Amino acid sequence: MPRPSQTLLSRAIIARAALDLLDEQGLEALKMRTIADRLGVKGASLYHHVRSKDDLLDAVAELINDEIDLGPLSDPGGPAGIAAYAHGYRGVYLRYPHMIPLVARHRVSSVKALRGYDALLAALVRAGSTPAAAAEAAAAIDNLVLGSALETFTAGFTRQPADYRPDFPALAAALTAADEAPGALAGLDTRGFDLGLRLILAGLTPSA
Amino acid sequence: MPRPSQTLLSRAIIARAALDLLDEQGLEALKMRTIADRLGVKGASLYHHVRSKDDLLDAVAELINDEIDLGPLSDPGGPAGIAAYAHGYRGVYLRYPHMIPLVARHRVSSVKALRGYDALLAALVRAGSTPAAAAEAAAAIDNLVLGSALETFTAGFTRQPADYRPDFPALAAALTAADEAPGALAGLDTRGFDLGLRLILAGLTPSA
DNA sequence: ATCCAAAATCTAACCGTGTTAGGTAAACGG
DNA sequence: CCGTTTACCTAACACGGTTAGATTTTGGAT
Repeated sequence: MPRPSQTLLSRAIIARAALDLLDEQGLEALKMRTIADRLGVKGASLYHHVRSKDDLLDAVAELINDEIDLGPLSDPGGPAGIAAYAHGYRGVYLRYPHMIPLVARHRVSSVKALRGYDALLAALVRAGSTPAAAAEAAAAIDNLVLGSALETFTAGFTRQPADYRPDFPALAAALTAADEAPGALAGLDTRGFDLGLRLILAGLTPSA
Repeated sequence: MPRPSQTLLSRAIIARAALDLLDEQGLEALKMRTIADRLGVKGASLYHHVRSKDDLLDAVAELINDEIDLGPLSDPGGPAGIAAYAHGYRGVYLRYPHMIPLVARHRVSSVKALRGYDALLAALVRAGSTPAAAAEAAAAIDNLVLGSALETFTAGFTRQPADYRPDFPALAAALTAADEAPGALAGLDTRGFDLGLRLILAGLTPSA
């Protein structure tokens, strides 16, 4: 079956299929032949549209980054808008936990990313920062968001809070106090993120 | 050359060699056979001391995490101690840029990590937080540190600041204002991290 | 002392997965 | 209508993680 009457593949189609597979089965399942299978095609054919697997992974990462909503930075704007943007940013990564190793591979310098930084910096300046201060604040916010997306503080705590008591008393006390719904550790990650974000934003405009 | 008179390998020895290689040549160069070469041994022999390459990478990650100095959390203690700890933590990862994809693979729940969290939480409580507030603050600090270590905000900005002007004016202004040494973007990452850290720590104890 | 099981290394090879080479037929521009 | 390009295929390579099985030394038990 050479050159089909109607073209079956494209970079975008392949990237989408890869993202679906990644989402369903994780990074280990993401093999070129498997992606091809899903598209009713043989593995080697993908290379007419994608330079390498690495290149494909870049396309997938871009697909995800495109889901980040820059709207809140300009729409309502202000500190509340910045906070909304940051939460949305984080939320996108939380929806694609399998992406984490991908994102960490190398920094993306796509146009989308630049537009995001530009919007964030503009929002910070509009909120009262000098450009120099805004640069530092943007770096801090970016760090916080990415760290929060990549690591989920509580993931390392698999035992019941009380079980940490003998060896790690402060940890046991903090975890016990933190999760009102016992055994859930529910919103600690989110609350921690939100705390950090609010403190940074509040610290920018030294009160009113 | 079967079973040498004096044993050549051990998990620790292999992990150290792997870390050295990683440090010098990066993650792509980290092949089992290459590590073995360095130790004067054949690749297959490593599997008597290490379950898999993944297992070996865990050992390497642990080696690096062991370099994090928990001292400042108890020694001087207080907010200054916490800040010193956070800077040291970040510094370790900055020293091993090749480790980033490794760390992002999966959360470590080693004893060392637990001790770190315990010490951090204890320091926060000693600095005046309630246990519940300390839990959230620790999450925020952890996010900030990891994010800062993994991403280097400025890495995506490869052009000269002024070159961003037409399309990304706020970005151009911020970068221009931020780097006093033109073209260096020198300490922006560090200053942003430090800003975030200071704001979080200052916000914990609502002034005096 | 002697012997036997276990341990540490080797050689050889397997296997999966990314990738390339080269074929074939449909599409498209002239 | 013809030639070139395109988009797929089949076949196969290459490389890297991993396993099997042989070999020899160690070390403990008899």
